[in-house]
Amino acid sequence: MKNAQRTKKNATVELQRSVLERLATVFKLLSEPTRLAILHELRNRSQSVGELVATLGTSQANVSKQLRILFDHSILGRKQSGNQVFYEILEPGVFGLCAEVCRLLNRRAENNGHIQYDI
Amino acid sequence: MKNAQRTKKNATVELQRSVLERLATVFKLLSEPTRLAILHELRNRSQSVGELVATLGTSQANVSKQLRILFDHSILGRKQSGNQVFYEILEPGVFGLCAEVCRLLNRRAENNGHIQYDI
DNA sequence: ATTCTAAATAGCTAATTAACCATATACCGT
DNA sequence: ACGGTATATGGTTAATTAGCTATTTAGAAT
Repeated sequence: MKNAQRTKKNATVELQRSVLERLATVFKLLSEPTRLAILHELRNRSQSVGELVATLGTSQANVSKQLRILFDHSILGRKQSGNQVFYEILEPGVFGLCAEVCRLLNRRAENNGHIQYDI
Repeated sequence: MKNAQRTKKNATVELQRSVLERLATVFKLLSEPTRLAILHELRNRSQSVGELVATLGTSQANVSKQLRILFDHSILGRKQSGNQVFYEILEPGVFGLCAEVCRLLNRRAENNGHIQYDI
């Protein structure tokens, strides 16, 4: 309700909805294994599209497409260098989110099995 | 790589993939505004399907379906009480995730505008 | 200019899914 | 049993999208 209070009356539901949509958008960005793999690959160093294609097990076109999605949402930045394009992490916060999901899954695994997640 | 080291050789890529898929599954659960709205509603108290239908702006069938998805993934628990079914949060960790996304969006908003998110 | 390489895009298909309507199931009160 | 209410499910539609192949764009080197 804190948000709603900052807005004009009767906009409560709509505001919340738009906030929920923004949240959902971020979660959606991270809801594909290939995109998570890209982020994981770029965590320690920026890489060219070609390097990513070599590492991930999918086509150059697909890597390019997923990179674009992450770039369009400002999760990644790009730097052209001659023939190639290097992508880098612009929003390290995504790793905090991944870590938190890992913790959630691990808490759960403790109750059942024992596999530990760690991205 | 820490995971891979705990497994037998040559299972590196597959393991990582399966971990990424589990992560992605959690993110996907939270990537729909309606499901986020349900979680938000249930945060402070468990509610019946009917109550949720009255609050959220969507059909009973849809609410029921989304509840089932969250229930199947053990995010929610259900308790039958006579005619009605009450759902409750089983995995409060989701709110930590939402809060972290809010912080991420707020950090971003500081650089541009000023709207503050708070779920 | 032409060729080679890197990356992006267009067009396509198959799969997923949110939301709807209609119906079924299940519990309650009478 | 029967009607009423609460929830779940079946079936459909429309929209989204990951991944593919083929093509295009653009820079580098000869």
